[in-house]
Amino acid sequence: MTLKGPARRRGADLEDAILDAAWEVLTEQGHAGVTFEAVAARAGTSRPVLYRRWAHRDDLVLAAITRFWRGRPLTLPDTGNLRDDAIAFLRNVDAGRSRMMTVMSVQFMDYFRNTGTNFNQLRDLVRPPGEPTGFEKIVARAVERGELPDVPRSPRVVNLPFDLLRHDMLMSMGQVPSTSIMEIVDEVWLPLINAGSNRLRDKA
Amino acid sequence: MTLKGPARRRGADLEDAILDAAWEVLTEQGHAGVTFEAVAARAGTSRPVLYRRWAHRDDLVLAAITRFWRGRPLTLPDTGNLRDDAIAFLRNVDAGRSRMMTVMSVQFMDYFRNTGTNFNQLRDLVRPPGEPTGFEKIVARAVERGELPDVPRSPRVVNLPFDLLRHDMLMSMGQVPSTSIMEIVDEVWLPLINAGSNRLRDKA
DNA sequence: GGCGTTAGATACATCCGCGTATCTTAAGGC
DNA sequence: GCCTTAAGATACGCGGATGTATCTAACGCC
Repeated sequence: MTLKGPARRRGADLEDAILDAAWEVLTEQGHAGVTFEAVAARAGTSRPVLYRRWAHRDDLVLAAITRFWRGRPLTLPDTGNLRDDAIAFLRNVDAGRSRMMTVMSVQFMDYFRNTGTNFNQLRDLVRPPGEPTGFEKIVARAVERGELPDVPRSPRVVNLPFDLLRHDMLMSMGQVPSTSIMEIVDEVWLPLINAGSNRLRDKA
Repeated sequence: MTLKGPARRRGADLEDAILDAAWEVLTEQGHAGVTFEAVAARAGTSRPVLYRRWAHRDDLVLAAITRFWRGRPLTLPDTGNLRDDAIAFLRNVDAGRSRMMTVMSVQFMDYFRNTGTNFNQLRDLVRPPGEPTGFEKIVARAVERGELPDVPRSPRVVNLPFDLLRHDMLMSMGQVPSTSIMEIVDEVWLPLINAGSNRLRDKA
């Protein structure tokens, strides 16, 4: 009568399955929905199995976020021109991080309130300060190609597309339409970065 | 023996007191903390009084948000020139809304998820759609003064400073330094809006 | 000043998640 | 193939919130 063919999971297999379940619940139900009860049910296991690994609910949530984050590094395609580099990178960010952004803002609220820190500081923790950002690399490549003049640029201007995309993701609680990405690049960033170049060229 | 001096509240008085209590609980405990139980206790009344007014918890939350929002209209000073208009308005927004923005962004994610809405939709609910935004008014005034040419402009470009300020408020979980407001206006918005004007003037 | 309205105080059954304890049974190393 | 380990299924009491049902007493209007 053992038709069930149990195939009982153990160790890392089980843990990954639980964290995947937790991530699903987190994105579908929100932070409040991530109960030991719900995650255990979704993972097809029972609460004591979770309690043996994570003492508090937020430990479980943090583990799920970390696993997801590590599993999806952002890629920065090299298309050969500035505009396509920017659009492709923004699309990658949008596809890979939009759910994450909304989730993170929920998850870290208590952490922020308790420690007095904020998103900026958390981001600086995760990303070592020496490393250039995606758009800093994109601009550097454009300068190397001769597509942009080699002049100093304000970090705010260079990273503007990323900030605007992040803003739109937060405001819409999810992925951003492709038209918004185009607007950001074509209506805002390229005119701005070309205006800066022109102004400096005019001086020369 | 009626030493309590009850002064029992009714109607709008009571309702305002409840909504104030709900707002306090919302900012202190987050969306999950806004239970009928907690709000009734904070307002010094009892749950049935709340149930007589709002059937669902999110109705109560929305009412509290709306009340707070309406109670603090943004003022738009008229300084006589574009740059100072922009900076003064951003400072007003920063001072009047930064607390609310952080609360909304983070505390309300669960609300958004529950109601299937997002920040954009909530803003449209609270703000009547026909009315021009602050920066639309600022630009219109600059056009009237002859400071900017009367050309069509992308809403994204016009409202860019507001979006960037909102983004910075969200990322810093609070008020934004004055230098950031200057950057937004001087490094991003004015060059961009002048570049657009110049480009169109060049054609003429 | 009487009366309809409604605030405020219970009481209640119910549901849900928590955290722990206990027991079985499958998995996997030796 | 034995034996340690841990998965998985209960079960239990607890606490907190829900939604409703009464009942009283204060308010305010005519």
